[in-house]
Amino acid sequence: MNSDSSSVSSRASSPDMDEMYLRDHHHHHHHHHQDSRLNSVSSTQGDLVQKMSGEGLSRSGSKAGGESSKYKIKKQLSEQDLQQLRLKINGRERKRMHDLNLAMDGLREVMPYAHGPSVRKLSKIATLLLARNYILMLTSSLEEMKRLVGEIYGGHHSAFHCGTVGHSAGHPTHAANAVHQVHPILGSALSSTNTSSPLSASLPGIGTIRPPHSLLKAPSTPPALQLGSGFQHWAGLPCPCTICQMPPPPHLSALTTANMARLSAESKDLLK
DNA sequence: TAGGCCATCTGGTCCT
DNA sequence: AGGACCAGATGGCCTA
Repeated sequence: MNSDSSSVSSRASSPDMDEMYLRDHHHHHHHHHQDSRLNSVSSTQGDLVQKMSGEGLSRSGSKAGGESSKYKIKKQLSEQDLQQLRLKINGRERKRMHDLNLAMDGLREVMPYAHGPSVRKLSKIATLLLARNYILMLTSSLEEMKRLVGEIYGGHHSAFHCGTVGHSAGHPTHAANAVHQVHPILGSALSSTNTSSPLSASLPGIGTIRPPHSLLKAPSTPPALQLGSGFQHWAGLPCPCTICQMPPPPHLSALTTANMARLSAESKDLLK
């Protein structure tokens, strides 16, 4: 279904390609498409000038003295200038999309998903859906852990502080780190079978579309989920840090294991 | 071959 | 004015 990472990366343009575009647009691999686009640009350059002014028609007709100097300047742009401008805009948009894709890659990297050359890359939509469900499941697990810990220790607070290892206060990834380091519930959930894992069940397509997913089998725990040296964060005591003490968002406070079924169903629908 | 996914171009809109 | 963001259109690549 999806291009593998090699084909994707081979298709993705590099900064060098940006320069290439600006130097000579005829080298574009979508040359047919590109040519037609350029033709349309050159055939409507007068329109482009007016459109880019945002009010071409009204401007030319509203001024008693004729065209404004601003409009004159734009109208005097040569075809080459316009084409240069178009290429510049295109290059920016390309760079923007590349940055977006880099961020998407970064998200893929931190997902509990089997990485490697033999594993097909998650599609963008699958990445986002998986990430969403992953976050929801982590949140749910975290709440469950806190609840259990609260039950066990009955509100007794300990001198333990979660800031000892792998925890910097205020760090945006704090919650995820904490769970990654120790979460037994999450660990069991992630290593459970396909049908029993809310997260894997939420993305039924992955197992069929792509090679076995790390979430869909009972493999060695993904590196990000292995118990680390920060176990003391969840040594069985309530974390006194502000983040852990912060009440969950209203829509997540009712997020129970039972509700995960609903989330899974939603993801199923989205992936159809 | 159809469908999914993707990269790119493009014009519009909003923001600084 | 220029840049960022967005959505639609288009066409290529890949897989079932």
